[in-house]
Amino acid sequence: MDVNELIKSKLSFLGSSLLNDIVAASSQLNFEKGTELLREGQFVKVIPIVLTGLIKVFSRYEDKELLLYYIKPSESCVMSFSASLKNTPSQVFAITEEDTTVLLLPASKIDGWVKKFPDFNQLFFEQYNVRYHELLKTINHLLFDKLDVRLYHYLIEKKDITKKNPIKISHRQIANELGTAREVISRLLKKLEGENKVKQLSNQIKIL
Amino acid sequence: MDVNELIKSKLSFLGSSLLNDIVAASSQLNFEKGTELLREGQFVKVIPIVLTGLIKVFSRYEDKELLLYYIKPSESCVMSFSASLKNTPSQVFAITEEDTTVLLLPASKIDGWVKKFPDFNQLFFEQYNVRYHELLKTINHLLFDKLDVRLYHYLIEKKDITKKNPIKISHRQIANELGTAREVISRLLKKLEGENKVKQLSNQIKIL
DNA sequence: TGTAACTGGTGACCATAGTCACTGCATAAT
DNA sequence: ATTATGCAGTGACTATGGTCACCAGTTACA
Repeated sequence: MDVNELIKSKLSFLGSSLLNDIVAASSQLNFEKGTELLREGQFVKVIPIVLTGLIKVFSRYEDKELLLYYIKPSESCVMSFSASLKNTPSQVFAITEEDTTVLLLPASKIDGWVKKFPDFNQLFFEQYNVRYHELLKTINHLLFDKLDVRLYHYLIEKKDITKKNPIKISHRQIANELGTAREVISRLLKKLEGENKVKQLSNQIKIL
Repeated sequence: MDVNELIKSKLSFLGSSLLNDIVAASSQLNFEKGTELLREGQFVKVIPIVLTGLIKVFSRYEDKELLLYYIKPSESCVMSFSASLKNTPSQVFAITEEDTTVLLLPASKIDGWVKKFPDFNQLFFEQYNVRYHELLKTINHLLFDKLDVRLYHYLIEKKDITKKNPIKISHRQIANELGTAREVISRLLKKLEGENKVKQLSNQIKIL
């Protein structure tokens, strides 16, 4: 598909007049799977909107990580709003989980667009809202759930978001994204297998 | 102080033209300390801005709670944005931590004000931003810190936010706000006392 | 073909924190 | 004055999950 077509189909909710402005002023970028897009402490001067692919956003402290959420096509990254609005450094990390195409809106233009197209704000509010709720959900899981439940939810979310059922992922990576240790994941996957909730194939995990 | 004076002094950053509109359309309400303002699942049709006092926002599951953040004077509650924007129910609880005066903006007027005064948006973005970062901070504490560290940070924040140093609070309430059990807090406070970080008086805790 | 690197599995051990049962103490209610 | 209620302190126990050490199978590659 032509890039502009892609943009317009993914972002049609913005209205064609604004879309034309955006397409004219913005650039598209492709990133391979596994590209680090954002480091903690980095400053951001663009606002990205994902066109295709998937971006993973996570927190990190020393060598412990925690998956915060995914940015899916036609979504954006609120960290970049806050970072570009207030010019404060990012507090999270972002990495492409699949090959990903991103539309980059120059932060400097946003103000004008918002004034010209007040509905453009809706996009940002919605994104903040989505992320705020995801963080709330994460907090509740962290606080109220045991690891086996968190692991199970994690796997189901992974299945839903990648649309693949036998999921190809190593115990080590799961451990990283849940902020725990590999051995613990091995143990708990055995437990879930015993409860007939998942089945482990070679290097793959099937959710039942 | 006259109420309108109070509003204008607390919200001067909004500009006098918008402020006059707001004062004309909004109502003020006083709540006693300990009033429950928002239940999980409740719908919200107003956007509150705190004028004086303090509101505590927390998450709850069964009988376990977790303090999420405080809403201080001239701040607002993003849950109410999202709830009134999308008309979705609240996912958190709110309670007044002190006697509190709140300015209630009717959600129905917001759209018009935003169009008329685009800078009004800044307020909302900033609030989202503040809360987003507080949630991130909470997540990091939950995941990366042991309870004694969380407790100590909690006490320091409490001190800063209430401006009182011997803090008057029961072990039980601390336990609730940190999502743990009273006995654990008793134990850890002893530990912090041993480390000369706090001192327990009768029903009060002094941060050293 | 042999070695290195990565994968998962497991038993032992430990630290953190959640639970239970009970104590003593102060304050409030009757 | 007596009782009830709420608060804090403590020892014993448990469960969850993090750590360590080590094994074995697979894949990559040199």
